Amino acid sequence: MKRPTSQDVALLAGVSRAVVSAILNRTPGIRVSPEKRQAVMDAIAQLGYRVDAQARGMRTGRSRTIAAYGNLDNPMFLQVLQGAQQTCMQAGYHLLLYGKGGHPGEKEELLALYQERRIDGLLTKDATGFADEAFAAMVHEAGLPFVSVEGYPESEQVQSVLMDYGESIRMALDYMWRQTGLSPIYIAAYESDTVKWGDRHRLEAYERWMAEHGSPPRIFRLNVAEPEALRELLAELPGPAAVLCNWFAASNMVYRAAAGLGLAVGRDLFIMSADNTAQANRYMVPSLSSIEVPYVKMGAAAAERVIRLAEGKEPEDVPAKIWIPPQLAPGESV
Amino acid sequence: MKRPTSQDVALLAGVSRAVVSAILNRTPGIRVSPEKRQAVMDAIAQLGYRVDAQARGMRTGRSRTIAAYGNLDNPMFLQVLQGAQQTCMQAGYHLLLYGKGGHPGEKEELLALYQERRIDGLLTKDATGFADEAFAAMVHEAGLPFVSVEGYPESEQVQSVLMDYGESIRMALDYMWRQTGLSPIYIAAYESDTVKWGDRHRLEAYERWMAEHGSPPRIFRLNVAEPEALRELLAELPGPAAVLCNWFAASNMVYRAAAGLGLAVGRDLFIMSADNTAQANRYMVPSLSSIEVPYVKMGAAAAERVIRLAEGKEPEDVPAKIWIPPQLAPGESV
DNA sequence: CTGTTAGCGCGTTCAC
DNA sequence: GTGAACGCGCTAACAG
Repeated sequence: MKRPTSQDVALLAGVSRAVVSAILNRTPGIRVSPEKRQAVMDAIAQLGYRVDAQARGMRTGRSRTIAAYGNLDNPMFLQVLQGAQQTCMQAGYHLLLYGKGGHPGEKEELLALYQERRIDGLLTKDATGFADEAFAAMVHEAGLPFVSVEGYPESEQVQSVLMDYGESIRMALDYMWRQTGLSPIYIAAYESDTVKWGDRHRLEAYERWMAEHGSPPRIFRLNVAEPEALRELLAELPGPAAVLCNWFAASNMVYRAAAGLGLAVGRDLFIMSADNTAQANRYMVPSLSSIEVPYVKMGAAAAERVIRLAEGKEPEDVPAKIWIPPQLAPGESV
Repeated sequence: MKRPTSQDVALLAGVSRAVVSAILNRTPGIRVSPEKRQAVMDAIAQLGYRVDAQARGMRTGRSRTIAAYGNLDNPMFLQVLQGAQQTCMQAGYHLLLYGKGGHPGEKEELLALYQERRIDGLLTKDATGFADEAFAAMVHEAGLPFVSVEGYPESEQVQSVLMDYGESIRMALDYMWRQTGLSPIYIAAYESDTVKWGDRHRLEAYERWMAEHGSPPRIFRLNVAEPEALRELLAELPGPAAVLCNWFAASNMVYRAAAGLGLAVGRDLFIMSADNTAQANRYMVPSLSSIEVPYVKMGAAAAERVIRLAEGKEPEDVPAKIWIPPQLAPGESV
């Protein structure tokens, strides 16, 4: 038993293939009598007919497929994928998955997909503040619709979906203030020496908030490779104290140092993280309060934008940046 | 500037399209002179030609694409995807992603993809021990190559990639014994009342190990909704004690209970988890020793099998089950 | 042995 | 509402 084609449907319904196509695609400007339309629908149901996406794609030059590229080691990427996949399905698109593997020319190969698989758009999950203008230019040049999640925050040429990191810090500080009445110190963990986009905004927001509340800012830069420094810092703090960490890794180090010093988190020491990148906040003992980056929503927003771009439905004057607000995730640590 | 086609390549190289195709596909039985071959390769490079996957797929009836289906809320699925994506790329295949969304007929729609997008195979990440024979039968009936990760452990009709849960328990017990000289009690956390395949094997392995070591088994069933019970249990244990948990959730509850009782994990109480499903073991304070399920490898193995099946390269007599060994992941809790 | 010609696969689109 | 051309690569049959 062969796979049914539109020809089979047409024969069974007593019409031409063109009509089948027109009905399935709601081709504007076609007029089909209700009887014929019904006959076609019946034939489709009876035969279990499905259009061959490859044949359709060959004719139209599009594939109803978008590519997602990101780091498959990073659990955040999964959330982005979740949001993207949902919106894609709803729009009748399919998601092709590509993982960062560490090859140099890897990302450029995504462009080849544009030719080879006729992908209709590209969505990347980049590191916060990441920007590769050369790549973006190539993509633009090729005419491939492209949206980055968390990348290119300062490039107006590239579409991206971002979260307001400054706002996340204000939200965290307001929450800690309400809960404890303390002005938190700020611990910023870094893996490298350069201060990236997100951290710059977080730091500025912290400084501004402290200024507005008449407290002197207390900022502590923490090298993730040197956890001992933290022990000294915490030992000198007058308790009870409150600390806000820029990143889960810092919070985790604070938990360890607190354990070593016999400080009880949530009582002697209040901790909050400005993120939940390891997806482990709720498993910490006690659970870690934080601000969450709503990656599922960001993935959904990015996919939606990519699809609109692919379909040419996006007006020219829409802003290049889509901002998604941060979310408070209370735990037991504050 | 139009996208180059094989026609363009053929013209530039002074040959027919058939030759271009033969060279690209190493068609067996077709011999091309080195000069022509080189001319074609040059033309391809010069034009930046790429075959149109949709046109090729339409002709061959295949798409060099496989579908991955699983729960996008589950970080383990990401690891499976990572392994699958890598092997797919290496074999020249592409991965289409589908997330479990909760719709009833959802999985059956994957079969429609077989018709619509001509996918060459299907890979699912199922819950441990899961089996849906009706679905498997439909897939088999349709002739779609199918491999499950962690599902269908007892169905010889379905291909699956599994880990030996009994072995993971033995590995954990041996390790704890070496490190502490203690015979651990066993805490099994459950969300529902039925004991699933994996947990049955774990339990049996625990009982056998204890018998072999001449210790009476001490098994504690823990309802995840009633953490108080744990507190009583731990309070009565003669310290130092060792506990082996079937699942991360149980370990996490033990950490909490221990904190409440003032017991120091890693000193008064040794804990080990038979899994790392939340990917949070290393963030626990102290870090949680565990046995890991090598999901990346399992995803890779599954993809490899699917591709071999799709290409008809799999001999008939290969066993339906692929077993991947568990891995010890030492931490600070034992 | 090397290479060509012609037809096919299947849905879309445009002139009639 | 129809007929016929078209998109692009593959492959069987065939020719030099």
